Amino acid sequence: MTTAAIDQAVEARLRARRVRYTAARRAVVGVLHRASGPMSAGEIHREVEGEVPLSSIYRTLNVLEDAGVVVPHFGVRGLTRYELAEWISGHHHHLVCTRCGAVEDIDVPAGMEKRVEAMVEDLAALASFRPSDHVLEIEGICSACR
Amino acid sequence: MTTAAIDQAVEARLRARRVRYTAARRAVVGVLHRASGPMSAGEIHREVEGEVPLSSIYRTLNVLEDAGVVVPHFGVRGLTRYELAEWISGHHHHLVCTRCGAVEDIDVPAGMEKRVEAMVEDLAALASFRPSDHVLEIEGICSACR
DNA sequence: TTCCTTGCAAACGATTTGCATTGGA
DNA sequence: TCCAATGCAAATCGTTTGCAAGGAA
Repeated sequence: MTTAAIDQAVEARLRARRVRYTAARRAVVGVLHRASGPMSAGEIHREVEGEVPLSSIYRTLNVLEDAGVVVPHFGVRGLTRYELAEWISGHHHHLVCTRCGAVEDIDVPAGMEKRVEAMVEDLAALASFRPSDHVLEIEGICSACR
Repeated sequence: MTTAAIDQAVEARLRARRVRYTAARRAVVGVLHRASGPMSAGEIHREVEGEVPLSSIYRTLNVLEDAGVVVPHFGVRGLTRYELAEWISGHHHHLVCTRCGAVEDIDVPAGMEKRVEAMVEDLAALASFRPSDHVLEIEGICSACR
């Protein structure tokens, strides 16, 4: 999805909820779109360099989450990071550095994703659990830490 | 692993680090051993019913984590939950209720685990990442919430 | 005018830490 | 005796919220 297309889609989505797509909100979506993995409120705040106060970043993230534009990711002690929802960014998994906590997106070829889904179905069946989604994170040491 | 065997193994592990295996620490290990999924400091605190102050639970969890006896699990907003390390409890994955946040362990038959590992290797190879471990969480609505 | 949005400061909840005390080896 | 472990209260950190002011429809 191009930046313009995302902007248009997000705007429509927010309008449907009677919520404005303000400059601060555009800035947050822009930062997340440029990011290579999920980001915390603090990280986004640093990125927009004082343009938007931290509390507004938090409010923005909550608005965007309610609207289904971003989704939270948990993986580092006491930190919630956000990324664009998969209908925007596409389905993907994460590479997680166990040393520094960095999280990087990894896109999965359709064929492999089929294998993952089949796995998940089979596993959930063992516990009579009806899966709605799955999270697969691959842990290791990232290149910056090695 | 039986409770006695765990106790003995944990004691040895702590002794090697010149750390005592005290009553409070035994209590925490015991609670986690009886649990069916990861627990937060607060949840453990409730379980031991005032025996151990909350700050000691936190300190205990940190000591046990440093010693490799427990590992943290992140999956619910702002909450770190702990479970016994896999060398004690065995490798497993999680079922996560997206409504109430409950996390349940799910053991994986060896054959299936082989498929998961093969997947992870293939995926990591795409990103030239050397995987040391993986996390597979299956999301859905748990029976209590349905 | 009517709401939504923002900025700031105060409030909150989870977790950590300083310090004086207790307890094991 | 010596150092680890504990209890308590205060501090910290990420995050949320109340409230008054600003801005778009």
